[in-house]
Amino acid sequence: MVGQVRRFNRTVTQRIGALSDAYLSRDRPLGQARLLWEIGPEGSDVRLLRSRLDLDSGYLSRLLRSLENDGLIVVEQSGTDGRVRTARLTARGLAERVVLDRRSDDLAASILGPLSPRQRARLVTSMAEVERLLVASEVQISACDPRHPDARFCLRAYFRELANRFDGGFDVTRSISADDEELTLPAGLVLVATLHGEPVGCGALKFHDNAPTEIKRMWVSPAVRGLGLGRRLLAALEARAAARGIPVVRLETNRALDEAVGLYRSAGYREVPAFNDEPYAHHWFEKTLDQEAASRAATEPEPPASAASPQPGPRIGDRPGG
Amino acid sequence: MVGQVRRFNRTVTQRIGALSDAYLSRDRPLGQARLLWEIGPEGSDVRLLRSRLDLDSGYLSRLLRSLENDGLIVVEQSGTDGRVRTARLTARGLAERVVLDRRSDDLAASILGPLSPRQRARLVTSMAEVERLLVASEVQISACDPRHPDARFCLRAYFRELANRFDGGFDVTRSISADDEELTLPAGLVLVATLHGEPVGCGALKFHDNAPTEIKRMWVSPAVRGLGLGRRLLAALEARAAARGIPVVRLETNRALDEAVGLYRSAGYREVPAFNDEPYAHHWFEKTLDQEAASRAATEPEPPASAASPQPGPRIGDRPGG
DNA sequence: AGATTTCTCTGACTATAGTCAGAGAATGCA
DNA sequence: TGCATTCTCTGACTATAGTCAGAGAAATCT
Repeated sequence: MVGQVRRFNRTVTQRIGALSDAYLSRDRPLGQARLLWEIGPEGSDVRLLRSRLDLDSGYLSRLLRSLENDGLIVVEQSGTDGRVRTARLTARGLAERVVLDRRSDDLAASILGPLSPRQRARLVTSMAEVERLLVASEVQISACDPRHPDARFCLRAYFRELANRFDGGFDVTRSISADDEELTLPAGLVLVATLHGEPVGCGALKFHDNAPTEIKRMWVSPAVRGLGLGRRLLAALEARAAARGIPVVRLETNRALDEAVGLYRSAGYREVPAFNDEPYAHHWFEKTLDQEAASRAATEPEPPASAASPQPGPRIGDRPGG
Repeated sequence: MVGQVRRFNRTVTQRIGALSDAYLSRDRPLGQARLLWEIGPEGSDVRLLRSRLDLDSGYLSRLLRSLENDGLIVVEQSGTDGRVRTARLTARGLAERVVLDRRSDDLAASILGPLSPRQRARLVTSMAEVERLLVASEVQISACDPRHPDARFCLRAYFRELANRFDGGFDVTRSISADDEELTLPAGLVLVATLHGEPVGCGALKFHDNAPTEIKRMWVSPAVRGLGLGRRLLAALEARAAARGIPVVRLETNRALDEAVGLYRSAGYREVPAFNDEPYAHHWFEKTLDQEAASRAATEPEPPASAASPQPGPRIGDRPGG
């Protein structure tokens, strides 16, 4: 299996990697071309560019200067915050970007060109599958304080979605509580899934002294559904619970969340009578954790207490400077 | 379709390209790491390295020097040709290469790691498919003099295979002739398929003044079978014939070559009574060329007489020097 | 209000990749 | 035998990518 992945890496970096660099950097250095592309037709804050391309601030500044000198972009003050600057394409910059666009198309066409129609269809299908799964493998799950912006983002999106999908909407205050305190160790915890630093999903545990641990706040961003992330989050939560020696977890959910209900069933949860009076719930589930299996299956193992697990970091920001 | 290929390019070059560079160039520059890898445990002639990695001779020389100074390789005279030098890994070089190997494995594992077993299986399957088709799309077909080393290589391999597969072997001199003269314009032509500069298949046309054109010497290297190359070669030959206004092509083949027989049938050839006395043939096929369809389907269009088609080049060689 | 942080920029570097011209030895060809 | 070619190497370059330290202005925190 590893062998096939390695062969793939080799073939693809040679064929795609080298070629796409060559295509893009025809009349300007690759770094500039990438930057020009990333700025996009709408323009982009410099700080965003720095984080998205992961560039040194000095280096980026110089790149911007050279594009500016070539008359491809203008860099100007951004709206409210006087420190932030925005890069925007000029007409010439837009034209250059169109050229890059054409080249990307050409590169793609040069790959499809020699193939028969049937081969093309198969290639495109397989590419979509590989891409999907590569993206899935890039999602990272880590523990996160519920007050962290990433967690906040997910929870807000979660409540918004419940409000949209439940008959008669959703009001957090009427639901059984799971506030920041209750989702912070030692009372509980939140896991956040991030993709390229952006939060794309969450799940939480709420521990009880004399009752099974509750699973709360399971949410996956619509942008990444179908990647198996829900299952992964659930497994990660179970692993965290199992690592604490917790034998049983349970949860309740609403019938409107049919994909969640399906997930719980297929993940080995069995429906049980209502164990609480959550007004928004129609189904109550429970699962007995197999300590061994949970830790084996965990792709995000419980870190040892000493080693801090990687926290979702700030998505933008230069290094601290004088 | 182009859009999916582009998305794939983007995802994959980011995930694989950047990562594999980062993994490989941990304690030494990427160029050196690539070279160290390419030299391989058996050692390798410098000229081969130059052609395989497509490096400037001066640059390569310097890279070799730095690896040599680090005690990772020795560069010594190669066997017979006093000009050629061979690079060979030392014990330390081999150890370094093992480290690179481990890193490649780690990279692959880091991709598979976060996925569920089912996802892994699907990813690997799709990767194999993408890789296969990318390789297929890298094969180039071009006209080639039958005396060119590439053509010679293919024809020799072709005869050797016939000798192995035919009941009672194969002797060219007993077979109907298709010698160099007869496969050189205007009497005929040879197409050679190359992959990364290496010949991997061939096919030929033998024109007749008052009879249908014959297709001869169809061969695909075992290393690239299953990539649809036979079909592509056949289509390219038909396109060349059609471009000359030839209405009908025909060919004969041996029953031992079952995949070829299948190809001809599925490519629209119909079996006809023996039109010659080829002693090694069991099947005779004929196809009426649809001028329009042939030129539409041709992925290797007949070049205009003025523009030279790309010829298979010498696989090794520095630029001409003083 | 004062201290701290954030954001961008400049100056001064280094490393890596790559190019070009030509020299010298070995080989192949007429 | 002589001439062209092949192969490798050195010297002298250039370009690109990237790092590091610090400065100045704006925003934020206390």
